[in-house]
Amino acid sequence: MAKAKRTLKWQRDPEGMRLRILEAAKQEFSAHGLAGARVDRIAAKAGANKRMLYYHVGNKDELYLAVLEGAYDKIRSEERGLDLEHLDPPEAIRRLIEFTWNYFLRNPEFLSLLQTENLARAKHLKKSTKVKSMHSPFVEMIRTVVRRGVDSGDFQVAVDPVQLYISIAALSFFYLSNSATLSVIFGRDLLDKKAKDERLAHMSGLVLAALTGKSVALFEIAKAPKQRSAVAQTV
Amino acid sequence: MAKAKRTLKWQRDPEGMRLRILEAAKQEFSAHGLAGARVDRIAAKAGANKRMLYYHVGNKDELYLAVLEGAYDKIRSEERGLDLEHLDPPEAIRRLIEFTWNYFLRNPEFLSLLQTENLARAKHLKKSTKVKSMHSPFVEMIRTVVRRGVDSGDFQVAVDPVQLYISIAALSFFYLSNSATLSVIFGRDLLDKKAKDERLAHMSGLVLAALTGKSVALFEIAKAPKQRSAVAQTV
DNA sequence: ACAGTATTTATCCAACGGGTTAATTTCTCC
DNA sequence: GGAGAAATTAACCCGTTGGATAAATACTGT
Repeated sequence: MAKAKRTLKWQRDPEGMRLRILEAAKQEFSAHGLAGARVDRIAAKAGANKRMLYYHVGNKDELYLAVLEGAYDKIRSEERGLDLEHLDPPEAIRRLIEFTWNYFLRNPEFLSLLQTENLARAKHLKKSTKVKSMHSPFVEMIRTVVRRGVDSGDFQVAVDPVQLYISIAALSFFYLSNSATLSVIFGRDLLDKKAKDERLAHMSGLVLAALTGKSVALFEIAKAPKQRSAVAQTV
Repeated sequence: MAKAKRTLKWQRDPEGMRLRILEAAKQEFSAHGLAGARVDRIAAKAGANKRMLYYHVGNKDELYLAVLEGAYDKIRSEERGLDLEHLDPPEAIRRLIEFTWNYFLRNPEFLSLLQTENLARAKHLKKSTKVKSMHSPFVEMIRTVVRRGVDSGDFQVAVDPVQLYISIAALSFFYLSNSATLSVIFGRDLLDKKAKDERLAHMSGLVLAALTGKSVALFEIAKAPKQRSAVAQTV
């Protein structure tokens, strides 16, 4: 009886609540964009009352920015966890490509959030001093790796690290963020296991071939039977 | 007087009206996304009454799909206008990259519309038999060019034309569609003249170096002074 | 045990937004 | 020149949505 009374109507858990709200908001914003997101749905998904969103985080825009900052914080954190500087240059680049690819695969909401924010021309991101100060360690990593690669003769040419960083991100990002329309256009599922494996091989092959001047193993799958096979295996 | 009476309140112009509606809708959807777009604003921008949208095109979703189909129709049409098959292989690829880059630059709404549609997981595009039947001539063009390049020895390796098509699109698309957030992150304007020139040079260099095995002129800008210059010119 | 504060619930509402209804005006063709 | 069809306008409808208010409940320190 006294115990029954102890089974209270609700418990307090401010930190937990805040986290559940942000997680729910991340789902909602990535699934529906900023304008399409519904505050009520976020509350429901978080198992919270709508008032809680405003109490713990803020209005819709502040909620969105908090989610965005959290997303950048997470990827930067994982990036820092990698140590690629000391690998031999081609291997470092390969690992970088694989990390980028796999991170995007594991975190599709990150892609959606970036798309949404870019549709808004980074209006919100510009206001975030927090994100502006979160530099990716990869640019400096690429800079030193490329320099080493050129010096050792592994790489045939130097390249602007920012350009290379963007290109590596682009090859994965576009394929995944636009897989829905591309799958319709090409009439084949770009996200099935085989397609994904081929994509990773293609990207690694492309970038490493450009840097080293030698076509890389994975890139050559298509090479063997010269007339058709890989060349014709498409569409 | 009789003339004054002839200055009517409005004229009829069904085709013109339809075009103005679609143009206004394209602006609105690309600027605000599907959920963010406002039917009233489209009407205002088209200089029309809201009822006209429903009369000439349909409801918001149908309006959106019509815009999307128009966008695909336009790019396919321009693509067909190109004749790259007969150029020597490296030149054909270079022209393809330049066309893609310039088309995206000239038609930023196309990028926004694709982003929006992908956020919706191509829900609307899947319903469009029209778009599904609009195949890009570029895939076949790439297929034959790559084959010729391999045979002639210009290219060191065959490659899946769909993968290459996606990669070429990706390098331009991501840079432009994400330029807002990237510009904030890197603290520099990725859309100024110099940055755009460098980007095009980088993309051409990357892809052609990968295919030919030789670092291409434009890609080598960075090469000359081996220690710093291009490598350090960044960020 | 109780006062004060932090957290949560239960309602409410004014503005907005997509869509509709019905009346009005212009055009066409006989 | 007028009847019928096509195009356009004006006004309204009504569910949704972000946000606000106020009351209730749980926790904390004393």
